[in-house]
Amino acid sequence: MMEINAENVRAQMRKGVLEFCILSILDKKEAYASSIIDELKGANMIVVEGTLYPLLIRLKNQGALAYRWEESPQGPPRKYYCISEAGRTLLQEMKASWNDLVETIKTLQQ
Amino acid sequence: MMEINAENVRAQMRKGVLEFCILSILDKKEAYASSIIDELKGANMIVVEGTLYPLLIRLKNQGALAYRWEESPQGPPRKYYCISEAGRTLLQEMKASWNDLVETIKTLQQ
DNA sequence: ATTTAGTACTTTGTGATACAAGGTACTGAA
DNA sequence: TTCAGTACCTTGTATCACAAAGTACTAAAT
Repeated sequence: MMEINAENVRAQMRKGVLEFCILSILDKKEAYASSIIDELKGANMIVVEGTLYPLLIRLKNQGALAYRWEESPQGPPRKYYCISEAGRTLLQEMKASWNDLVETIKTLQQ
Repeated sequence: MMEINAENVRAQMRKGVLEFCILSILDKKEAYASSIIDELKGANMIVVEGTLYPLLIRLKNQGALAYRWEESPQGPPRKYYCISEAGRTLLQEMKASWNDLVETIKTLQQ
């Protein structure tokens, strides 16, 4: 069984909000996987490649994202993802759900 | 593959914060499973028995909770859980993690 | 006395998520 | 031509929450 400690607590809480974070990032500007990882890392939210790639593919397959290839100034081409209209709708739902959850937890603390 | 919709969005976000919610509830006063479910339901956070019971047992096995049996005025005896010192420590960690996550997501929105 | 309804606790099987680890492939410099 | 750096992708595993079904106790109705 999994031991409960501070690291795992953080890890568990991250689950389920990752898609929300990705869509939030792509709502501001298009980006490719490595740059998304960097932005998340900068926001103190570690995510690894093996998590992000399948997630991006999932969101793309469901129509929330689109992508285009672009040559890199150095190295292999990059797959730039951008949010779609469906993605923006989904993001709004996620924001509402997130705000609800934050309120719910605030309530439970009292 | 899982379809993404408002219901699933909420369901996914709930994952990983359930333990936090349970400990928060038990930090206020001891309670038995059905009463915890009712309190969560009242806070707009639906949880079913098959989720809660294993979770309580998990927290108990790791020393975060203790329990005692108590006769019910009607029906079978109830298993009242209460939080332990280790549980309170864990809860403080969870609160910190939660607040971090809320801040992180706030940052990503900007 | 027996059945039934209500309450409460428990277990098993399944699907989804994130991660660890390893793999493929393109580019440019040594 | 080999190597380092960058970037994308896949496979296997552990965990979590849920659905569904099961066990057991109590009290009221038959």
